[in-house]
Amino acid sequence: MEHAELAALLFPHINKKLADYEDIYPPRRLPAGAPVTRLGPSPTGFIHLGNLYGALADERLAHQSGGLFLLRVEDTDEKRETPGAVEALIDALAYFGLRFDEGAAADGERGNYGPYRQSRRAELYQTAARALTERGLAYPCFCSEEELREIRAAQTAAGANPGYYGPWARHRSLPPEEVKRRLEKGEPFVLRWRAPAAGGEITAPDAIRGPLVLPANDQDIVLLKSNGIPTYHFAHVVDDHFMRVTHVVRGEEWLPSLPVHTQIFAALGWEQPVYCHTPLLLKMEAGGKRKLSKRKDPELALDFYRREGYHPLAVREYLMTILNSGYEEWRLGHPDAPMEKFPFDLAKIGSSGALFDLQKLNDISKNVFAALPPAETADFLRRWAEAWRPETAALWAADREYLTAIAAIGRREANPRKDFIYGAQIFSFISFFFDEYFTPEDPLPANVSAAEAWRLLEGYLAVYDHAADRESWFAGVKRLAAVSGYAEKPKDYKKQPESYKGHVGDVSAVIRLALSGRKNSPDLWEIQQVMGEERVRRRLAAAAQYDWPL
RNA sequence: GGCCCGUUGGUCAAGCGGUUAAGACAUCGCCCUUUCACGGCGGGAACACGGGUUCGAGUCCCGUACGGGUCACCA
Repeated sequence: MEHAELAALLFPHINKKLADYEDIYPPRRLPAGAPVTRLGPSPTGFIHLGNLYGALADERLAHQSGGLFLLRVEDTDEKRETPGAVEALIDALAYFGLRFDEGAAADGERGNYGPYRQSRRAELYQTAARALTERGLAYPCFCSEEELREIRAAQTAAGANPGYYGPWARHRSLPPEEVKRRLEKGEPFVLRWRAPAAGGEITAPDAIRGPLVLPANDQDIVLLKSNGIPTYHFAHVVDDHFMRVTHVVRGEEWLPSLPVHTQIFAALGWEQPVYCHTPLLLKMEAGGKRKLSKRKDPELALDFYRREGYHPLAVREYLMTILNSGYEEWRLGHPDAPMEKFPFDLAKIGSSGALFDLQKLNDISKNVFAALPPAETADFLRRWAEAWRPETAALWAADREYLTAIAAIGRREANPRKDFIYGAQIFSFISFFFDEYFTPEDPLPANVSAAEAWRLLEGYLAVYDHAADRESWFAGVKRLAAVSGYAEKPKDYKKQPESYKGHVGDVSAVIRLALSGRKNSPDLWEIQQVMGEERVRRRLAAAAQYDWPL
């Protein structure tokens, strides 16, 4: 048998049969209809927001129905791999709350369908490759890069489609003797798929887009690279079969190669998984046009959200709103329910690309922090600072109670403040609470001179009662305003501006400036309570020396 | 260029042949108010275009335009 001979020549070291692997990786014992999904990132050191987007769908799909979610590292391209990328990948996915049941992990691997790094599954792929070769469905190709370029040039000149196919596939029918000769010379080769002649179409079900009808593939795509490691196409088919994956969630950039995958699945007699081709995440470009996502956009890297200090929940929540229409409405009706309670539905994934909207993320982020218990917010901020603002970490970590109290300001009532968005923003928002970062930033009101400000503060200091409740404290401020020539109510001032120097708002503005350095801040009384009497008095007194900003 | 996917307000989106075409974010105005924030009320703002099918089309079909993807020993 000619093909068998060739297969033996190409893969002399392979002695398992493909059928053996059916026993090694038996069908999973899961409840009927329980999905098995997988995330297959390649460790390039760059983790795309889209990775998380798809992973969220995988995760929900599996865990919502008693299925299983696994992590498979697709490291078949050693050129693109960067050191430590696998660890960084696992770490980042964990940070954003992805729970894998099986696969690559920080401490090795978990599960019986491994190894979970494609670089360690060479024997399996080659066994499958040998099986295809034995049946004449794959053949070695010795074309060099140079030759491939020639073919391409000729195709361009002839107005033909580029690629290795049909009559352009030079090594498709190399005489056996020549194959043998080249092999003996040690010539490197890739293993190519022997595609059927052009024509016809394939159909594949897609859980997001409905049935797809695409032209059948006629390209002799590469199955195994010259180093014996498979290309994505081949690894996908072999792995998703033997890992018993039922649903493949991937970006729509894979749509054009679906016919290739369908052919190989069919040739091996394996059942195809259900495909879920998600829309691409897009990005707004300067001219108001749409533009594809690129490495140029910082917000595309998952790292960006970590570095800026977005809460992982906020990022997941946001991605969920663009992943499944109806999520936002559901959230409105269930403000406190965990995301896992939402009935995730593949059919509710839109098929058009979504522009990433940072403002929307920010809004969601505010709500997440508004709902988070202050102690958790404080801990989150501390951890963030340790990782990304080490120079400030000690300060934040020094007094957990203080940070918690700061995080609680305005957040105990029914309508909590929503002004915490992400770590970096929160840091500058609350920095004035710490003496090390306090500095007068804003000028006095236009109608208040520095001397007048000090007179007011002196008066305030004299009557300040730290134990007073909010009501009586503010009554005191009003009294101070009145005796200093300011209207107790802004409305009075508006009615007869000539009778007053200003109104109570000006007086509180001066106090606010002395305490926070800013003209805007959360509630003054709360700030004072959190800062403590000593710090309050110290700041008020220090204001005598201020060189107020103009 | 070939093949493929897509197209409802500025953005995300409901909508499945008959709706005053939801909702959210953003934006603008008003109210609340010692600042900010929160909250409340209200406004502006959309079915890419052209042909069909139909009593009737955002919804179905065909073209066109536009946007995107893909044509590697990358995934």
